[in-house]
Amino acid sequence: MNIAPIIEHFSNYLPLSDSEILELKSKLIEKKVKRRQFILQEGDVCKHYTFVVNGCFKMYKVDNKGLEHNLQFSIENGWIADIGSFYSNKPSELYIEALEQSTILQIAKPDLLYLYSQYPKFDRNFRVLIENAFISLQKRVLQNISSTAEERYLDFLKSYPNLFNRISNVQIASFIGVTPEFLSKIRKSIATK
Amino acid sequence: MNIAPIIEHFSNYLPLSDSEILELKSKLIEKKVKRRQFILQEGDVCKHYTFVVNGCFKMYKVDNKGLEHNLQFSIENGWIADIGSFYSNKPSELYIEALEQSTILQIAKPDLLYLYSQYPKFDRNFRVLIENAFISLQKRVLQNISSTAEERYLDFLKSYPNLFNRISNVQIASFIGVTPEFLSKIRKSIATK
DNA sequence: CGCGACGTTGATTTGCCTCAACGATTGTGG
DNA sequence: CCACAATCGTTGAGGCAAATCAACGTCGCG
Repeated sequence: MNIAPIIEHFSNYLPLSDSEILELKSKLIEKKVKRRQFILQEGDVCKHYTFVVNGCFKMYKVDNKGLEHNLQFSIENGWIADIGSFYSNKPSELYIEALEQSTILQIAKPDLLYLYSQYPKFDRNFRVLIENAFISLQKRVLQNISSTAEERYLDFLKSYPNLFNRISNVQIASFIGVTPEFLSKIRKSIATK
Repeated sequence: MNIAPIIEHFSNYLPLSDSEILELKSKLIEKKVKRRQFILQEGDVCKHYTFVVNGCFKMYKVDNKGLEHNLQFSIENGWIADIGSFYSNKPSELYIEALEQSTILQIAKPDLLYLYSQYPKFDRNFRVLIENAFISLQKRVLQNISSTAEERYLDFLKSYPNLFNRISNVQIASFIGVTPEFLSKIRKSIATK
């Protein structure tokens, strides 16, 4: 099991000591996931925090018309989980699906709670992680209520330079909240400028 | 200075010990704020985490047309800050303004960092606080990209039962991302059902 | 090879905005 | 305490952004 990426990841925050690394390693579960495979489905309780070693995931909701709405993407060195379901133990309304062949490292809830209780550094690091995610999400909310679809698309390209050329425009449309047809028209309009 | 509300607030998470309460108390700044007064303005760095003892605040962005877009409300026992600006020390793009005569307790950034470093419980409690805020924000993003304005309005009434009758419909419209005129038409349409 | 996902285009419809106007309410200064 | 201004909530006419529906060629993959 290659845990170097996650150790490297934490070194961007408060780096882990040798004993913390050992404890963390003993809690990690490595998995290989194929394209289109789910690591969370609607109705299931989200039981793991997932770190993406390589590959790409989307987390989305299916509305009552059967349409998908992408809430989040995660690629290398990113995290993904329905933390509402994770902490409440309630069934999730979300799906997490691999967009590419991927390798992940998962921590089960009891193990994460154990790490929190024994090593305050994990409280700290996960606080900072989620603060950063929160800040990004606030920007997205502001954009949704104040920008046009074209502005949101251009901002997506700027915000996810390593992602936009790896996923289909259908996925991008679902993330920024427009139909694929309309995104195609936006792209045409931008190209002819 | 009445710090009972904030102590009571933390008791919903990991309750503070006597020494933690004393330390926290020594860091808190109490302020009275009048209606329409700002505790953060665009261009300023957000230097405090603010706990609302009583009253009501809105945090919003002003776009390039001069229109306000409400990102967040906070009332009694809630927190409010531009945490992006707070941690990065960069000028904020947001305003935080009192909608009512209010009383607040503020913690300056160096003092919060000190509490984090000395008492892991604050790392823990603020992690849980922001996790909850993050979960709410995720729901809002999903709604913005998948629901009609009427659905967002009805959900706002359900999600903020103690708030909607305290603020004007202009403020609600700005929060859910529609014009006040259109919200008025939504309300009429709901009433005639 | 054949099927399904993708990207695109066009015609039509609709949700929401813009602008303008109005009375009712609230707030404020003299 | 009154007069006036400002904000609010509402209504209507018209316009635009984006959705819907349908169709078609392309491509990758099983």
